[in-house]
Amino acid sequence: MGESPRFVDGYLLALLARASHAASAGFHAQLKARGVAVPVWRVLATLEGAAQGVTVGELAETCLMQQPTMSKLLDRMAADGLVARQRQGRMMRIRLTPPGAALAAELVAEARAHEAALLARHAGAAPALKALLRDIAGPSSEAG
Amino acid sequence: MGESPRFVDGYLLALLARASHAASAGFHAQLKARGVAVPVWRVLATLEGAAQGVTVGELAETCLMQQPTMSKLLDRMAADGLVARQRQGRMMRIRLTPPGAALAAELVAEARAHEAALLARHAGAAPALKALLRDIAGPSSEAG
DNA sequence: GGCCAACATATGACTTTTCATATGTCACGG
DNA sequence: CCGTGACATATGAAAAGTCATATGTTGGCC
Repeated sequence: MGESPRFVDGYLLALLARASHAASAGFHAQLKARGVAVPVWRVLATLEGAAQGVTVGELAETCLMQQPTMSKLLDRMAADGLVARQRQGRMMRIRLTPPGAALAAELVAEARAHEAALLARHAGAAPALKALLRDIAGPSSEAG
Repeated sequence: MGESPRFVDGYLLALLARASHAASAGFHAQLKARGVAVPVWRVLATLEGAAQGVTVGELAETCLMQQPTMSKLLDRMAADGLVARQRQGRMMRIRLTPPGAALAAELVAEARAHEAALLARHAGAAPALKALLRDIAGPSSEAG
C-alpha cells in the first residue's frame, strides 16, 4: 500500500536494456564456458556467411561498438587466428579464417538453438516482437 | 534476388540489443552533452526517490553491472559528491546527496520527456511492448 | 564468549574500452 | 602529376571494467 514504484521499473529504455540483458544471459554463459567473449562472438556472427568480407566500420556499427574498439578487437582476433585483414582501397576487408569460420558456424548453431528455446517460452509473440524491435531500432536495420 | 539475409539481422538477441542501443542513442547523447556517463545516469535513476537508500548489490543488479564495477563507480560518484555511503550492518546503504538528487531529478525529467517523444512515434504499441519486455526480462522485474 | 561458515563490499593485477588524434588512401581541382 | 580535403583505419595515453580474492560483518553453534 502506498508504495511508490521505482522510475526505472517503468522506463522504456531500462526495460529494453533489461530485456536484452536477461534474454542474452543464458547464451552469454554458454559463450563464457567456451572461453569466447561476447564482442568476439558478435564479430564472428556478423562475419558468418559473409564470404567477401566486411569492413571495420560496418563491423563496428553492426556490433554496436566504436571504431577504435573494433580495430583493437580485430587485432586480438587476428592474433588468435580467427580473422584475416586484407586491404582493399582505403578500407580493410575482414574475413573469417577457416578456424574462425568453423567456430562461427558452431556458435551460430548454438545461438539458433538458444533462440528457438527462448521463443518457445514466449510462443506466438515472436513475429510481433521482432517487428516492434525493428521499428524501434530504426532505419539502420532496413538497409540491405 | 537470391540475397542471403545476414544471420544477425533476424537473430532475436541482436534485435533486442540493437533496439535498446538505438532507442537509447538520443538520450545518451543528451547525457554526454551534460558530461554525465551512462553508468552514472543509471545509478542516479535508480537512487532517485529512494530516500532510505539502496545497497551496492541492488544497484549493481538494477544497473546491469557487476558488483566490483559498481563499487568503483560509487567511489567516483562519491568523490564527485553525487552519492554518500553509509554502513548499515554488513551492507552499505547508498543515497543521493542533495546535489546528486538535484541532478537526478533533472535527468529523470529529461528522460521522461525523451521517452514520451519516443512513444509518440510508436503510438499505441507502448503497453504491449512493455509487457513483452517485462516478460522477457523475467522474474527479476517482478520483485517489488 | 569465541570460532566458523555465509554474506556484502572492497581491492589489486590485468584486460578492454575510450577519446583524441595520427596515419594511410582515394577523389578531385589546378 | 601534385596538393587538399574527405574518408577509413590505427594508435597512444588515460579511464573503466573484469576476475579473483581480500576484508569486514553477522549469526549460529559449541
